[in-house]
Amino acid sequence: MSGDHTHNDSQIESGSRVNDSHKHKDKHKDKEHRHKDHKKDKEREKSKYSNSEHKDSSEKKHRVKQKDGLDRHKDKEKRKEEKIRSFDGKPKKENGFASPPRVKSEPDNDGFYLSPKHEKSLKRERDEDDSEFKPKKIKVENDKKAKKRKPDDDEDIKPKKKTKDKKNAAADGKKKAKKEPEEKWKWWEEERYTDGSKWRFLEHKGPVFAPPYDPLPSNVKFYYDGKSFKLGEKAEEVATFFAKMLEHEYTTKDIFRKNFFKDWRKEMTSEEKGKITDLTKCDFSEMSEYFKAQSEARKQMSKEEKLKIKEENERLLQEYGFCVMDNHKERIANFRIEPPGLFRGRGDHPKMGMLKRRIRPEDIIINCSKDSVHPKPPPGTKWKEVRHDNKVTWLVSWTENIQGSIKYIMLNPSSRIKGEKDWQKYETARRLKKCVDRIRAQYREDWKSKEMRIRQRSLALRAGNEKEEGETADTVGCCSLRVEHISLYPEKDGQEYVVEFDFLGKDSIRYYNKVPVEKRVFKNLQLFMENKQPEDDLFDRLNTSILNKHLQELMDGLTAKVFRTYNASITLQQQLKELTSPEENIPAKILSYNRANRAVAILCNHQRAPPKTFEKSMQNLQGKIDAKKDQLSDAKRELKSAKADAKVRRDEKSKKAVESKKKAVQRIEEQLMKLEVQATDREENKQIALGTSKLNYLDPRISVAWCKKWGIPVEKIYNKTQREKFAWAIDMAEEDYEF
DNA sequence: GCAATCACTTAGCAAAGGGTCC
DNA sequence: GGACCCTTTGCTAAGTGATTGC
Repeated sequence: MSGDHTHNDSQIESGSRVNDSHKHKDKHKDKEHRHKDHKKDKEREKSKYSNSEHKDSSEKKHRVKQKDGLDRHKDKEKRKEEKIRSFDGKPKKENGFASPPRVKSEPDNDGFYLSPKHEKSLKRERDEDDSEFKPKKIKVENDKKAKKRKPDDDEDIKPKKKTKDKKNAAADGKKKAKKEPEEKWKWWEEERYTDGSKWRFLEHKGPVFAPPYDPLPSNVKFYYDGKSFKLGEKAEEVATFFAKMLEHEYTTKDIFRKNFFKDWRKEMTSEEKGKITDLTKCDFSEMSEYFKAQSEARKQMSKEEKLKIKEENERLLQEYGFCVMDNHKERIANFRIEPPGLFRGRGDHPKMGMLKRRIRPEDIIINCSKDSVHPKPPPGTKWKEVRHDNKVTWLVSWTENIQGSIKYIMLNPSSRIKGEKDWQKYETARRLKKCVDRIRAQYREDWKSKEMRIRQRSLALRAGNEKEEGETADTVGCCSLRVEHISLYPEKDGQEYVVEFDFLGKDSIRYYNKVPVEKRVFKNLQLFMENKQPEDDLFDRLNTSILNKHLQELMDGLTAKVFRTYNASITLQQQLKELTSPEENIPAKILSYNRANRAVAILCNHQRAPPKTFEKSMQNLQGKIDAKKDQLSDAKRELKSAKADAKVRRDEKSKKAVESKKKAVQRIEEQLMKLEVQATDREENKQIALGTSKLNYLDPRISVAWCKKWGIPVEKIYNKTQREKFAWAIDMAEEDYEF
């Protein structure tokens, strides 16, 4: 959790107080009532999606508008104007999507930024051919207009194989060129849609369904009360789900077992139901052994068999893993439908163990262009619906039976549609950077407000939506924080006004922290806790909707989430500046990078369970370090004797020997240093997950700029997938990029 | 005005992949 | 070439926030 309590200035007496404890009681009653109603609603089957006709006609209108060049022209003019305004002397580097133009930089005007809509219009026009809806053919990626990169950008950077210019291609030889004939499409150099539509043309093959149930061989038996019992196919399938999880802690939990048993019985025939009445009498061990043996056999497969499977997967990927969106072939993130199984909620989830049912074509809604070749349902089946909604990005959706929520098939993070959104997210966070001081000053003022509502929102800058009791695990965010989650200490560990937080956040990850705050914040919290029970909401006058509405007023596009992105990115940038020493070698610099990344992960509370093999792997590494140390002392000894030898002999040969021994020592020292750095890094990373912040919160341009500045190959920071996701940043960020 | 719904992002875990070492 | 171990990828749950509709 990244709150926004980074100040420590003067303490001001808290103002008058409004007693409104009765009101929050009302709120609670209300909650209960809502909860019941909602449950009923959920049980009703919804048939909302059938009015596609209406959508079609509105789409037609929309298209007509699109084809009209007028609007586009107006946009272009506006953009030109804005571009000129934004060039207040400083050239903007981020390909025209630089810091949104400010009216003026005085603090007073800080909130005065252009809306996201305006932001979009800052971009250049899309290619003419993009305004056509039919894909004439899949574009052979060959971006002639793409600006030429500086040669030094390209060195050492593998993904550039895809984007490399002809000169490089020639130098690299023809083999590779043959392998990767396509150039990567630089969508970030093209115009974005400004009308809220996400695409003009979308064609795909639909989802891949889970394979049908393959019954157990007759020798693998299920036992009830010590006797073998032949289950029917339906009950057997569900039993195998449990058997596969037998090793897992889940199956020992009461709720899990209870939920599983209840749902399992629903799948039984009346005979089975009559017989199987007690889960403790069920013996799944033979099934479990069978699956273990199967997975072992899979590992032992011959190369050829493995290759065959790999090829089959590749074929599926090629057929179903891509779609055509607006003339471009784009990778789909999850083209497989989630297979049936037992629901594994996180934390103390009340629904864990419930049966996640098999999804059939009749459950599937397809979204694609009207004029595309529609995906075909498996023979003898029908889709639930085929719609043509270009205001959304998903290709396939279905409703899941555990929570009744909708699941989607969407595009890969490397796609244009995801990349644009990601880029925009960081631009919003950068806008916040420019007015964060003003916003902070304002909410500090709000702490004095007479209105409880205003005081509360001023304290809470992180979201935390309401959740339904009994539907999910009990986790909270800022707005849903309860009295029991904080403790106030006028003095603790030598510090004044300490707030101790202890609660379960997203994914039931514990957040525990002691934060010294200003007196006024402290007093306010005391006030909010007055006359409340531990289970009452701390911020009873606040919810995410009120909070975000308020934030919107402070800055266009500002939501609680933006603070998280901003805090994370700004921290990375600061930490990198602080931690990177110019004289360090590359491994040491990378350690500094990881430490900066780690600071962010800690800030965002991105924890992980220490890997099971952690201790062992540390031991191994230590062993390597010890061996390297021995090797080093040997090498040093050898060098010493070589030097002595050279002193006596004074010939070329022995001089050379000294040189080569020197080099050996150097090499070993470097290797040792690398290992030691690795050990430090690993140790420090034991319980911290870097990936989440790297992937979701850190403006990649900061990292790319840092790499360029210090001559670090970008592959040392981002792996292949990450480079694909951040291709836009890798292409556009220069070494002097400032978040 | 507000709950419900929908769309989309963020999250950690576990299996798979693949490099290294013997 | 097989075991081992780290990294990557896939999976899907769990959030946020905007929109819808009563």
